[in-house]
Amino acid sequence: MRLITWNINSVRLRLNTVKRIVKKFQPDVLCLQETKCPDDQFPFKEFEDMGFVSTKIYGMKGYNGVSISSKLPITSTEKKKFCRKNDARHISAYINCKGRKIKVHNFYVPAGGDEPDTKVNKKFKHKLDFLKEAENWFTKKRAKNKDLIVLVGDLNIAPHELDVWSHKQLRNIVSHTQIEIDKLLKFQNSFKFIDAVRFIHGYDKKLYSWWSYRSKDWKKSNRGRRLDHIWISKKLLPHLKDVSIEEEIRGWKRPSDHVPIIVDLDLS
DNA sequence: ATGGTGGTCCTACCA
Repeated sequence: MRLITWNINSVRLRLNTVKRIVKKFQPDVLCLQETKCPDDQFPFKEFEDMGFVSTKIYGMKGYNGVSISSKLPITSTEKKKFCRKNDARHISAYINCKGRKIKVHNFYVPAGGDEPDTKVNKKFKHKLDFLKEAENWFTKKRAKNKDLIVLVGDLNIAPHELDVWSHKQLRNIVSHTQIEIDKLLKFQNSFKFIDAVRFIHGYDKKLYSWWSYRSKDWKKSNRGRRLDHIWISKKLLPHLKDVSIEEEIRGWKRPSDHVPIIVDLDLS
């Protein structure tokens, strides 16, 4: 099973790009974040034409929004609200693959604003509260849950030193502060998730999945961050075959500021 | 040096 996660930054604006990506990489499952599309305006027909028999969405007007599209049957869907908000930041689905049921969680974690101080910045507080709630949710699930789980999405945190272009210069910048990193790793550990990207590629090289729009030449300056993640439950580890970050897509025409990440799982 | 750019949707908000 091949799964792609991508912060598309508007599904309607980048329909042709997503078609190109699906054609090139042939994913079985596609998880999108920041679809920025109300549910009644989602381009279902175009996703069907790409070969996805099922597309489940949780969208809203203007911001946020997540979706899971699959060429394999989806049996059930859940949309969880965090922090008592209806802000379309999570959707999950069971996907049937070769007689196995895979649970896919797709997250769009709040970005958190600019000031890394919960007292003056309520967006930063929201981000930390969101992570805490996610941690608690998976802690409760851990004891009894036997699912094969893939958790993906734009988690808006670059947890390791080589997940940013300069650890020293970004340690007080939202997305790489110690308090966020601690919260993210606690969330990850709540279900003993494995960071599939680092498992495959190791911890000793810089890896980015996002480059700001606000630079003249993203490639030349290469000031990226690894904000997008693929985590797998321990039971899936024997099935993990490969992970790739498709950097070159940042250089395509009218790009998202994030690039797709691909994971290959052998479920035969 | 406190910008810069790019989304949605109409004026400001979000990243």
